[in-house]
Amino acid sequence: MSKEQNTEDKIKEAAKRVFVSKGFAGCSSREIAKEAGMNVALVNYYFRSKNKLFELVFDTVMQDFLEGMIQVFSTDMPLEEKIRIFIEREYDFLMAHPDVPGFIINEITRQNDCPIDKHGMMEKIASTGIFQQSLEAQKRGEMREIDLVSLTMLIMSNCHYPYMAKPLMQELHRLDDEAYANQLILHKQYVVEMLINYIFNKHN
Amino acid sequence: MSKEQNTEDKIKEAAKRVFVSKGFAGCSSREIAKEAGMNVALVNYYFRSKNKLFELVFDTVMQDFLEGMIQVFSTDMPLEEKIRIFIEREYDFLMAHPDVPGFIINEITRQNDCPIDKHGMMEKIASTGIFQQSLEAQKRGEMREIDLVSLTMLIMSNCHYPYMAKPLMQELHRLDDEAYANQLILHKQYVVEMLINYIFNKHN
DNA sequence: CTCTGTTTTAAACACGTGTTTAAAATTGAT
DNA sequence: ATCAATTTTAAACACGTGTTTAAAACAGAG
Repeated sequence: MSKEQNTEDKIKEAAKRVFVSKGFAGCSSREIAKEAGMNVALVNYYFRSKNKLFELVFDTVMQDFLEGMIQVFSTDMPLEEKIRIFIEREYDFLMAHPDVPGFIINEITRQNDCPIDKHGMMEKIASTGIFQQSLEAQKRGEMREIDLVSLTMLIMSNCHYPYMAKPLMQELHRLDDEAYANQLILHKQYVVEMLINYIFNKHN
Repeated sequence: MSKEQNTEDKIKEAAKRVFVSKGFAGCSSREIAKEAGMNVALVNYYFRSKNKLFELVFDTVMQDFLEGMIQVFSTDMPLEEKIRIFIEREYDFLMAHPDVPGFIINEITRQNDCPIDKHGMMEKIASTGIFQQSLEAQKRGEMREIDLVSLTMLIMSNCHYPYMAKPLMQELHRLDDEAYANQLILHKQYVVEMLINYIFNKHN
């Protein structure tokens, strides 16, 4: 937390907090300004509109979100280790940023009229060679013959959902925040075990 | 689709469509009225406010959502069969109502200040004896020793997330609606296999 | 200090929101 | 057909929204 921070960045970070936790439709420009300790007009002085500011925030959130994946996939570990580490880092990341997946999914869903992949997500991930590595592992019989879309979906489901559904799960099982945090730590291990077992045909 | 339907129900169903797809904050009373082909004042004539109407809609959506679970769990199948059927029925339900999980999770998240379980979700599920049946299976060694919170979470993650994250996944893998629908059918089988294998210690 | 460009503010704008009001249209029983 | 109750409508209300304007506060250079 650098104390010396210019107005523009202060607004941008306040906007990130508010947008990510309440969504674009769930908050107002004035709320963002108040969160940043600024005037409403100042928000539009630096960023031309609520929409412009949002797109900026969304892009940086998406960036941060992809960055972690890329980093892990770019190493030269064996595939099994990569996936294990990936899941664990994803849980760590989400522990600090629990509502990022819901934010991304909701906001992509909201405007399903721009089907173009601005962020080149797949290119970035593909450029790590992770898919190629998977196909080779499958050819060598070390890995289950599962298509890569489902592979992605299996991993992301078991990482993202426990954080997205936190209030639902808490209500369902009557868990307070601390109990749920502990539950997540426990759950991570189940997820790693289950996914590794399934993807690599382990039996124990 | 009964053609003869009174105004109150027409509004309620229009509200359900709009609320579920856009969320409470993402739509206006006038939008709901227009969807129902009615005047704005009419929706407040039958339901006192947007909030009241929303709570009504939310409760019925939650009701429908729980109903399926209860039905499957209430049968006297063996546990493994119950879980298998449950997953398959969940996928079928979500095929018809893809944005229900996102709706429920988002709206529960939005108002995390009323922690009381109005719907008695857990009671209804527990009353089917599914948890008791699970514990017995664990004692007999037929089932992995996994706590029931994580068990719930594993199953729901792999059922809900693929529908919630549809636009993200479509953008990620460049799939059109038809391709994604086919992907989901395929994915369901992976999920059943993986979960059954893991929960019941199968190895193949 | 003075002057210029930048940053910040209060106020206003046009419009959309949820909600209410009062009048109109419709209905159904007498 | 008449009349009371119900249903529907158009209009208005007060307020919040995103955005803009114009003036004030500030900064740094001459």
